[in-house]
Amino acid sequence: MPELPEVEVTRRLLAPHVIGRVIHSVRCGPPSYFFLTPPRRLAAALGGQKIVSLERQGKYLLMGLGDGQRVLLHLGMTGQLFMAGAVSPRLMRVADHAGLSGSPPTRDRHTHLELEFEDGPPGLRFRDVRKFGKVRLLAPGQGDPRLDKLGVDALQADGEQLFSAARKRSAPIKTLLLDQGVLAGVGNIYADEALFMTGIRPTRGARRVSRKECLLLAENVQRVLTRSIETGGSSISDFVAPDGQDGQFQNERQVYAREGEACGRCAATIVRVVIGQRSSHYCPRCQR
DNA sequence: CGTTACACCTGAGGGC
DNA sequence: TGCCCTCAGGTGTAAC
Repeated sequence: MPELPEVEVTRRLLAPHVIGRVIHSVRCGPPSYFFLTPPRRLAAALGGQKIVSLERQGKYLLMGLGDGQRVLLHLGMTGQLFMAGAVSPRLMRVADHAGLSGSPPTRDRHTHLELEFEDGPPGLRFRDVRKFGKVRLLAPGQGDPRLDKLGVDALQADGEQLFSAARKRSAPIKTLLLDQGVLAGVGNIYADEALFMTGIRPTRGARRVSRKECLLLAENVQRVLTRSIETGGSSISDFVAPDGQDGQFQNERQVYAREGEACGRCAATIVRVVIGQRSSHYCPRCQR
């Protein structure tokens, strides 16, 4: 579900609600694919800690704790981080399922992490239906191979650097954009949208993209991500911002999940192809 | 090293 | 209604 804009919107909305607060109690779901650090160890380490920072690297969030430990978080495809009790029609549905409204509360099997604070509600919740999300505790000074592999943050996409990466690749340009080691934060929606804005067909081999096009592409990656952050991200199926508001960027999509619809620029029919096992959408007339 | 297929997990929606 | 299929915003790993 979440790409860089959704993660950044989550970070910005969450930060004022959690930074400076002290964790009073922790409830974790059972051990699963989701927990890189075993839940019992995680719960023990978080209790009594103050949250001092919340940063983003690509699609990862890093929560800094008072004693120098950090919590690495990834939302995967269906992860939702939010303050308990946030209100919106959409979140009410989540809350109903999650047992966060009404009484007595029924435990939601998809909420894997619940933090309560010493100064009272609202607590922080991490819900993730598919469990592709991740949580890992990092000791003070400890790094993580996932973070080490990340390329430049996509909000700082650099055209020259993109071009030099593209020269070495025979894979489609779309695959290059999705490579987190090249540009950290771009996912399926924004790769398609940036390629549309630049007039490049996602299937084109990366090494057939000119320097000039790479410069433009990097600019458009920044532009589309920035615009999406401004509109609160994309809420296509289940992204809910921590304040309970839906993002609005899905209303500005030009190609993603618009197969069969008319291109907004030339009225040709948007097509869908599969690249690297991911759906890709483009306008066959505007994109070459 | 680069590329590709597949696995991980759950739910929604379409066709019959 | 039930069943079976495909699809979903991601990423780690194995094999060529």
